[in-house]
Amino acid sequence: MVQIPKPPAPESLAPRSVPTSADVARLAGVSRATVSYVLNNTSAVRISEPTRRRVHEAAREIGYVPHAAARSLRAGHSRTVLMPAPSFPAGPLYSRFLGELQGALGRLDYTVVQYGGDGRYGDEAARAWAELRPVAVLVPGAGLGPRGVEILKRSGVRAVVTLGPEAVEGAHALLMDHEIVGHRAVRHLRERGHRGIGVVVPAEHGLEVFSAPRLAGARRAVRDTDAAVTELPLAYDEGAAARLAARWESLGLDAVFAYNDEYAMLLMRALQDEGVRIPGDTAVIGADDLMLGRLLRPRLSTVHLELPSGRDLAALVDRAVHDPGAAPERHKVLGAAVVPRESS
Amino acid sequence: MVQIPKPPAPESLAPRSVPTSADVARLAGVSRATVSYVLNNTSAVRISEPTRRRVHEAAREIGYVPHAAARSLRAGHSRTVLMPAPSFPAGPLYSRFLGELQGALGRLDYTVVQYGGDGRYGDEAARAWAELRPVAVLVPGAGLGPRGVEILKRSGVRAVVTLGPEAVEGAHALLMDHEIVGHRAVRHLRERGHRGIGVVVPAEHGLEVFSAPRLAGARRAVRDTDAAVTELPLAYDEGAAARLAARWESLGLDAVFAYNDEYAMLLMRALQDEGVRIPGDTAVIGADDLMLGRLLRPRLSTVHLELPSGRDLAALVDRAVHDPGAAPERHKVLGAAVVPRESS
DNA sequence: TTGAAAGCGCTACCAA
DNA sequence: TTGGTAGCGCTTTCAA
Repeated sequence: MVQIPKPPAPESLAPRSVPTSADVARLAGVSRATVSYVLNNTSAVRISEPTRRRVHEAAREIGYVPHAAARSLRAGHSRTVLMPAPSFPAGPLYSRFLGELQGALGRLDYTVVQYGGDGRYGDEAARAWAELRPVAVLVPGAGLGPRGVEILKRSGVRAVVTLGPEAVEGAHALLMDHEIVGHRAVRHLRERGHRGIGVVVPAEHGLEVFSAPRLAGARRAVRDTDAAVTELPLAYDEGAAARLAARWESLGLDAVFAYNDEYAMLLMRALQDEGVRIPGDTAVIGADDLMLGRLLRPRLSTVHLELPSGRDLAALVDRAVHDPGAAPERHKVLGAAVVPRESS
Repeated sequence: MVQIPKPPAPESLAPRSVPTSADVARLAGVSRATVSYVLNNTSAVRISEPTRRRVHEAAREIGYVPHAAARSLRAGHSRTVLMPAPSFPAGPLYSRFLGELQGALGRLDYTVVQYGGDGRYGDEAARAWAELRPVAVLVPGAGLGPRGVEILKRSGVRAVVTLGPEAVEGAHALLMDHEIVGHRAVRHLRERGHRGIGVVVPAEHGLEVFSAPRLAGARRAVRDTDAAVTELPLAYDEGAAARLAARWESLGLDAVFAYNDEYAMLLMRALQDEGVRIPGDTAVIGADDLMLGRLLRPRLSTVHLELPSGRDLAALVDRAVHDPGAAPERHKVLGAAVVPRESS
């Protein structure tokens, strides 16, 4: 770092330093204030047309781009909505939801930023998010506690919204309790007369957020009935599926809820290869209503999920930002309906 | 959604304003400088243990979180790596790559941020990214031109890397030319003796980045041979697939490269329903080597893709950041190998 | 209609 | 070992 009197340009090929509004002002022959007025279309001040033109011209010429950090530092707030990257692998459902949400927030003039999953968790993660001083934080899944919410709010975040299984003290919540998914699936199987019901639980990490509630819902669906649920851990690979299928008969099951359509496809294939007839010997139902279920033979029964619309969430965020003092909203937003097809 | 009529709290419980390092200093009875030294573990300065303790104590007590914008404004640079959200729907391959990359960059102490796809394109998008003054920008797909690169660099971005079909003037490039995918697939079909080769081109938008080069590669694979390629537009739904299958015989094709495994599954099902035997009447090959291909019957031949490792890209970014003047690197990073199974 | 200047929160230079 | 303070780029009074 150079100190003392500014030597002209010691660096021979000095990378022309980043242009600031002062540079624009100098080139246009006006003050920095005027530059700011012009570039922000400040309505409280009227600037003559020739001056306007000169400023715009100058800005374009030197390739001026405003410095968001400086701006929001001065303003005391930003329009950034931060979403931590989800801890689960994002499927097509989530991707579509996210796209919708970004579009809707964009239209409300917010900037959506997904914060990359570095290794941080819990309060430490919350602190990292808070450093960016976003105006709102949307947290998918679990992983944010009341202390995290407190950290964020103390750092000026005006709206904290969780999208997950349960509400967190102090934060708005879009409750997406997948318990209902398991419940619907297994209730359907039970209504079809099945009694020995397997429930696939993925061995992969990060999926517990969904698999645990789905299993719980399955359990609830057989409570006080003569049906019973058997938990079936399963890794997402052919070998594991084959091993499970090999001991299928010994399990004495006549139906299975396979966590989702992809695991259902995996298991169905392994069962069929093993000579188990579907739905004759064993009924199968998946979840998520992916396209692939329709393409299987027999066609896969599934549970269709209704996610919240991105627009609605965007509206909630906007409302919360405008009135941070309001009581946290709680909305159950996960719809689940069985789509019976041929496999059950 | 319930609209609550403005709850009591007007300004009664004033939101305790966001604590700054000055507040920490005041509470600890030291100067702001000392606070900064302590919290950043500045090695050039030695602070007594009791003072350290007091500062940490005070920071914890008032819930102090540093202000990233102020910090990077002062420092003159940030450690933020910005990635625009991809314009195509992210599949499992891309998700895994992204996760790896974020982990690797995180370990190098960068903060990865995915910039939400608002409606901006081209230079306008580049300008929006530049406002955040990231230290590096990684752009997936096409959509960044030489002017965009120039805008970013002028705004102090030290490394611009594109991940896409072609290199852009001034930026590093991880060349992922999907041309090779189409070429490998169709060469395989040709080697198996097929002459009338269909190539599925998704009707969905956003996929052109991949589908166009894949088609081009297919065309190249039949150049100067007696085989011919027929372009087959196809939307990702059952109806469209059924209609295509219905006129299959009239097309006179004996093989098809179905863009990827998902479209292959869709088409294969429609063909089978139409009585077309696979691979007897028509051979089918997909791409991406998804799990589902292994679960189909006949098992789906596919083209396995080798994406760059997130670690390697992270290393490239780090190198480029340290030496922004270096000549742009160009790396062909897309490996493609046919995995022959039963469908071809 | 335009300009001078204060100050957002932070770090690093200098002096004490 | 610690404190005073300038200044990063920007917006916004207040004066001229």
